[in-house]
Amino acid sequence: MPELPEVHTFQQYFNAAALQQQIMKVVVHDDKIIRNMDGNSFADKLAGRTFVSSLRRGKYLFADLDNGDCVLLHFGMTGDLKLYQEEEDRPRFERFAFVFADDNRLGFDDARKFAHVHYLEDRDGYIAEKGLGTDALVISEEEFLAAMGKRKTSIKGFLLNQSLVAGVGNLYADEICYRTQVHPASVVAKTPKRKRVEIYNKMIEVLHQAVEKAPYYKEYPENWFWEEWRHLDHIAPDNKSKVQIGKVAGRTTYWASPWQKKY
DNA sequence: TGTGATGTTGAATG
DNA sequence: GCATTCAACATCAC
Repeated sequence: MPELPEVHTFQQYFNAAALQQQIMKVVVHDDKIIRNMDGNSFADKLAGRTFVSSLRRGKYLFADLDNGDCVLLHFGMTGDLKLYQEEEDRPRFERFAFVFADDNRLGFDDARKFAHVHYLEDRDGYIAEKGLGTDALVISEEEFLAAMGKRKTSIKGFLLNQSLVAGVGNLYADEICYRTQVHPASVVAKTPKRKRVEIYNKMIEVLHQAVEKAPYYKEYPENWFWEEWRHLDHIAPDNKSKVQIGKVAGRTTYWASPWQKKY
């Protein structure tokens, strides 16, 4: 679900909905996704606080509080935010909601409960401990290539590894491989440097283009990136390579070979 | 109605 | 100890 561009959208939504709003209370229906304390403790910690800023790193969104602590929001596969007032507008799978002083509520909706929410006193410590990599929109070419190193994993496995580069998920990874004509199962160490640089450049390009359009993943715009080609009946630009489906790095993957060359 | 899902993680293996 | 793979997680939507 939400990959870097989609989390960017959530960040914008969060900023507009929650910054400078005092939290009167937090309503918790199901604290399964609150990973480092129970729902009551979470609610107690937040009552009276105000969100003052936010920081996104990869797919992780850190919401900073006026006391220096922060709330980490990770949307898992089905996470979503919704601002509302009337009970009838409450999202169906809301797990908890921040209730603000102006009576607005920001609900965290998550059907599959794969989301992760933490109350953190030390954001940088958390990032370091978890080993979260540099954000994919911030990482330099030099660092990107160094992270690739002599790895024996696949290109796709590399792109999906959040401790190496943070932010690329299953769909954008396929898009990057398609655009660079690199088979997603190519071994990193066997992929020529020229191609690695291209992968870096296309990653930045794809993510930038996506972020600009602020995608909402439950309602993508028409012709959104992969929608044009990520179908089994599509033929690649070489007029002969059919798009096929399989598993790469444990994830459902689409590619067209030999249009996308395997190294 | 059985299957698959845009993510992370911890265990197992090399 | 590190790199890598893969099942498990929980539940919905098609």
